This record gives sequence, structure tokens and C-alpha cells, in this order.
Amino acid sequence: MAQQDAAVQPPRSGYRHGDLRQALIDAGLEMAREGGPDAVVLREATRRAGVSPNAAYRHFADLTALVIAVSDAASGEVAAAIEQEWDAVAGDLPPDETARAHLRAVGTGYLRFARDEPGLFRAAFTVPTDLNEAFGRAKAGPGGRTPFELLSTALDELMAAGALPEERRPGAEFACWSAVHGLAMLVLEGPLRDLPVELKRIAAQRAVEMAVRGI
Amino acid sequence: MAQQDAAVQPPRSGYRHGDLRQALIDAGLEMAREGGPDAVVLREATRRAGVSPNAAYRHFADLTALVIAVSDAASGEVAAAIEQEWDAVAGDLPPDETARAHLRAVGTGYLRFARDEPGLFRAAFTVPTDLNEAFGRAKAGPGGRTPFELLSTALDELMAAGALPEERRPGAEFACWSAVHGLAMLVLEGPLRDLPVELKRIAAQRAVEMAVRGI
DNA sequence: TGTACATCAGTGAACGCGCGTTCACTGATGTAC
DNA sequence: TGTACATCAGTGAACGCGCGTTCACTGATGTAC
Repeated sequence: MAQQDAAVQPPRSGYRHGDLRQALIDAGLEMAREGGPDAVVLREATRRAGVSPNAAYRHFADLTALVIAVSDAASGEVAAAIEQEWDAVAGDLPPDETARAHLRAVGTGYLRFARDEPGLFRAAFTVPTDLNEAFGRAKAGPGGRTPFELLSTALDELMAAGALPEERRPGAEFACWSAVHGLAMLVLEGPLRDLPVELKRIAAQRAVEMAVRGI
Repeated sequence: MAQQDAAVQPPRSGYRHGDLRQALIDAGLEMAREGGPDAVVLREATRRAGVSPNAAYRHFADLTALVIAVSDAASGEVAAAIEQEWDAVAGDLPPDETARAHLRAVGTGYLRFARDEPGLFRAAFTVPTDLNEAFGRAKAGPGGRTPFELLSTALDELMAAGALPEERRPGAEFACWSAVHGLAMLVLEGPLRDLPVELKRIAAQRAVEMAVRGI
């Protein structure tokens, strides 16, 4: 694998790397894709970037810093998946229907990403155990919004359309998020891992509908 | 710590251990309590049991087998927490109210356990990555039912009381479970980890209410 | 009740592994004059 | 335009760590006679 990667990369200009920081993040994303956040490992990342192990320390304080950068990049990909679903919503619906469709789109995009990229999904939403301060980087998608912001926007629309009572608005993000996140975790690394794929699909749909109806 | 444990245990009768299998599970539970499923480690378990590392192989095929046994034992503790909440439900309510209260009890007990024993909770509901066949052991609480069975029972009651349409009954477990499980994961090892504790409490309540209303 | 013996739960030493991290270093790059 | 030099991104070697697992073994236990 390391050879493949090295082959893909443009040849080094002199002995200096072009953009090692990004190369390490890319390697980390690839490892996360294959094995989730725990598979993001410093030595292997440098190996894939074609560089000696300690070179990583020019760009990241330690392993945790790399994992966080990878996690944030993965979050950006989740946001992109949601945006795609969001943009597919028909434009000629009444406000409350539009809002509901957007809310559904957030849940569906989230779960689609979890299904298609389980490793990246887990990397995006599992924070390193030894982290004591919150970072914030490139968590947004091309549209410039994070998954959480997209969810908030949908809920704001729902309230503006009169379909969500004002007193139930605060904190509604957390409940909705929980529904789809829980399904993803149960199915990806939890007791529902071995559920037949068709039942997984139905369960995902039910979880989204429960959230839309129950919020 | 190893000394403490050794001190607590009854002195070995001869050089044979009383019940090493259980002692290793107990040590595993303690490690899971402190650091989640990834902290369950074979060598440390034998150390805490006061035994040489390879002695574990008389009772478990490999590390994964120990982790599964610990996970199942932790599930039993979750079931016990839920049963406790369940039994506290008033007995003189109309059937539909009773059913809703039971459903709420399941969610509340689940989330209470997640809050009080985050490590054990994660051990109970994170299955080892390299597992390819499902085991089944002592996952039930004192009442003899697993968390999943308790949830199913509550939903059956709800349907029998006419408060849940028959066509929405199949698969309802998964949606409800998702809501509470997602909240727990977001708060324990996800992006909501640093949410102020009071907001966590409110979010938990909202997630349960959303499930009861939206199912 | 006494004795021979098979069983099998434990020992002790060792293995190879990949990891994160640190050290003193080197030499290409870009800048100041 | 040419040259001296500081910077700093990378090298190469090494460290200690704890892990899972295997090996040949030993000696207490329980059973058959």
C-alpha cells in the first residue's frame, strides 16, 4: 500500500515534501476509511507519505493532533453528503413541507454517509479519549456549513413555518442528532452490526421518521 | 491496584485459583469501568487476578473471548439498571399510561447507566471489531431479561393499550433504541462530550420524550 | 482406608510486534546584503 | 547578479513500552482400584 501511495504522489522536489501536513491528513483519512479512528496511527501515516516517522512532528504536536485533523476533515465530508441530499429537495413545496424535507435530508445524508463510509464516519464523530481542549478547523462542507449547522437550519425553518412550537425549539438538535447517530453506531459497531442489510435500511428510515414526527 | 484486588480476594487454596474465569471477568469489568472496552486487556486482567499471563488461556480462547464475556456481563448490569427504573413505575395507572411510563423507564434507566458507568456502558454496546460470530451469555439482569427484551415488552404493552398502531410496531425497538443510544454516544465519546452537564441532562430528557412521542 | 495414576490448571521464560517519541544531525531553501 | 548565512523540514538510529501468544513444564487435585 505504501508503494501505491508513493506512486500516486508527485515525485518529491528535492528532499523536501510539497505539503507534508496535508499528505499526512490524507494518509490518515485513508487509514480511517479502512479501519476507523483507532486505525489512524502516526508511523503508518508517515510511511504512506513516504517520509521518516519523526517528520510528522514538524506538523503535528503528537498523534492526537493528527487524529483531530483527520476527524475534522472527515466531518467536512459528512457535511458534503448532507448538502447533496439537501440540495435535492424539490423547490416548490410549501414552507413547512420544505422544512420537513430538509430535516429528513439531514438525517438521510448522515446515515447514507455512515453506511457508505463507516470508518470515516466513526472518525468524524469519535473524539480522542485524551483530548482536553476542543479544536475547530475545516469541519464544514463545500457549502461552508457543518453537519450540526445544517441540522440547526432545518429546525429553524421548521419553527419559522409554524410546524415546531417555539418552546420545543431549544435543544431540538440534540434529540434529532441522537436518533440518527444512535442508529449509525448500533449498526456500525454495536449489537445491530449483524442485522440483515434490508432491516438496517428500514430501521434507518424509521429512526428518521420518528425524529421528524417526535421533535 | 493489583495488590488491592489480590487483598480483596480470598487467599488461594494451594496454587489453584478458586474461579479464575470469573476473576478474569471481574478484572475485565473493572478495567472497562475505568477505560471502556479498549482498556480490557489480557495481561492486565491476569495481573489483577494475581496469575501468570498465559493462565488466561485455560478459560478463554483469546482476548476477544474475554472482551465478549465482559461485554455480556456489562449488559446484565444495564438490564438491572433498567429493571430498577421499571419497577419504580406506579402500579395504578391506566394501561396506556403504564406502557408509556415503562417505555420512558427503559430510556431513562439506559441513560442513567450510561452517565453513571460510561466505561461499562461502552463495553456493553461496542462489539469487538474482529468478531465474526455472535455469542450469547449472561446478558440479562436479575429479572432475567435483556435490555432489548425490556424495550420490546414496553412497546408490546403500548400496542396492546392501543397507543401504538399495529403497523408501526415492527422495528419500533430499533428507532427507540437509536434515540437513547445516540445521545449516550454523543455525550460519552462524541462531539457533545464537553456539553455542560445540565444541558446533557436536558438533552437526555428531550431524546426520551422525542422517542415516546414519535414512535 | 490406602495407594497409583491421569488430568489439567497453573508456572516461567521467551518471542516478535508496532507503536509514540526523542536525539543529534544535515542539507536544501529563501533572504539580506 | 552573486554570495554568505540563518532557517527549519526532513533524516537515521535508537529508546522503552505493553501487548498477545506459544512453549515445555510442574505439581495439586480427584478418581479408580
